[in-house]
Amino acid sequence: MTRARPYDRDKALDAALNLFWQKGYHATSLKDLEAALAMKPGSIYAAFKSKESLYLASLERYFLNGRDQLRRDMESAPTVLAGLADHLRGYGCIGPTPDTARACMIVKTILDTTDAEPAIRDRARAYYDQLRADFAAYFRKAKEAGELPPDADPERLAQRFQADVTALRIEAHNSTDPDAVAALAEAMARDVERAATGSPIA
Amino acid sequence: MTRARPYDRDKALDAALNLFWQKGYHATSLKDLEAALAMKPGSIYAAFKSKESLYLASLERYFLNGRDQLRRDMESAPTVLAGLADHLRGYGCIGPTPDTARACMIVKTILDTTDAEPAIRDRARAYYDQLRADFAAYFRKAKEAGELPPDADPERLAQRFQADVTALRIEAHNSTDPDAVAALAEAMARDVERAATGSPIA
DNA sequence: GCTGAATTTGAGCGATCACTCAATAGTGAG
DNA sequence: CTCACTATTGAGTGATCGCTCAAATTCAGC
Repeated sequence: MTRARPYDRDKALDAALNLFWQKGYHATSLKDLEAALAMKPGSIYAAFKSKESLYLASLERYFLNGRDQLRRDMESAPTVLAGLADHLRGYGCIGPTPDTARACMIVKTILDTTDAEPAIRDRARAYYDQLRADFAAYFRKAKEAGELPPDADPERLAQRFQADVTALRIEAHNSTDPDAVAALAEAMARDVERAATGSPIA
Repeated sequence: MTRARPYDRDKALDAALNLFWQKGYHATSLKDLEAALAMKPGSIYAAFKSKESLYLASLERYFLNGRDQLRRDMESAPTVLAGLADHLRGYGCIGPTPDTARACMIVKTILDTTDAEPAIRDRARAYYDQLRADFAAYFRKAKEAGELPPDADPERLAQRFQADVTALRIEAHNSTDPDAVAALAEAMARDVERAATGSPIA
């Protein structure tokens, strides 16, 4: 009864995600999307209702991807703190994939969204808060594992960690000097490790 | 010979600056600017050539304002490091003026500009680099004054300081909890003070 | 006043915006 | 193979985009 879909929804979403991530919501036109998704306007609207909906779907995909990446990083880490520190270092080395050399799409979204697009702005903020909550959960876990001193405040450590990630990724976005970015990442990573039991930081 | 200008160029630029800062380059339309500057399109183009030119003029004004603010902060500081630390604290307290509770316009510009607007992007990057150079100069001054240990690297301290400012201002932009922002600012300020002679940080 | 040059005006330009829908193409069921 | 049905098409919608320019307005010198 139902006709097979000649387009791949995941591929289309990936293409939209990349375009939106690079150019931002306002600077991306339907023409751009038509080219990137290889779909005609009618198909785009049939599949994703509106430009705003498509952006929200892309942002969700980005958020889930990032979350998965963090989880993978943490699973393979010897300790919680080491995992978080290495996660930072990961943003410091600009490899062949340009993904790491781009500022966080959630932050970009928050910065160029106003009250005119409340749905997008609120979703981006929710993702941002969720990410911070995830960081806080890891710091709590580290504290319970004895990696952090008893007086450590996981919420504040998470806030600082998120600030570092945000700033580092913007630096990676900007910088023409990979060594400088790596050095910044290393300094931030050391700060996380220094928060470990025995070293005051907060 | 020349007719007196019925419009105040500084006021107009301030209005443009505020609008662009809030909404960003792409999301700000000529209609918006007409309303904000109380000028008709023809006047705007006579005074400022194009939307892009107006944005560049606004960005320059923003940069110079920020630079002056930093200089004022540093002049009234007992020591260089204390001045820099207090400068950070300044971004932490969200007062009646919403200016401090907004992300840096230079960073916002860098993040939502692509190769499609090379002039704006390059200027924003130049201002960003210049600001970092100013920070580095202050750290160098601190080192010469003996506030920093002899092995301190002013360039890297400046890079980290700028990252902190960027992240802090984004946090101030986002957060609904002023106390959390103040706490983050305080933590960053303490890090600067901890860089002083006798305390390792980098 | 008057005149002439400089400034301001705002209707309107072509282009592009996000988006729609009647027509077309392609599929599974019989 | 044919038909019923749905996914896809792309020319075209009104609105808005950044921007222009001939006409109206405003002032300095006389």
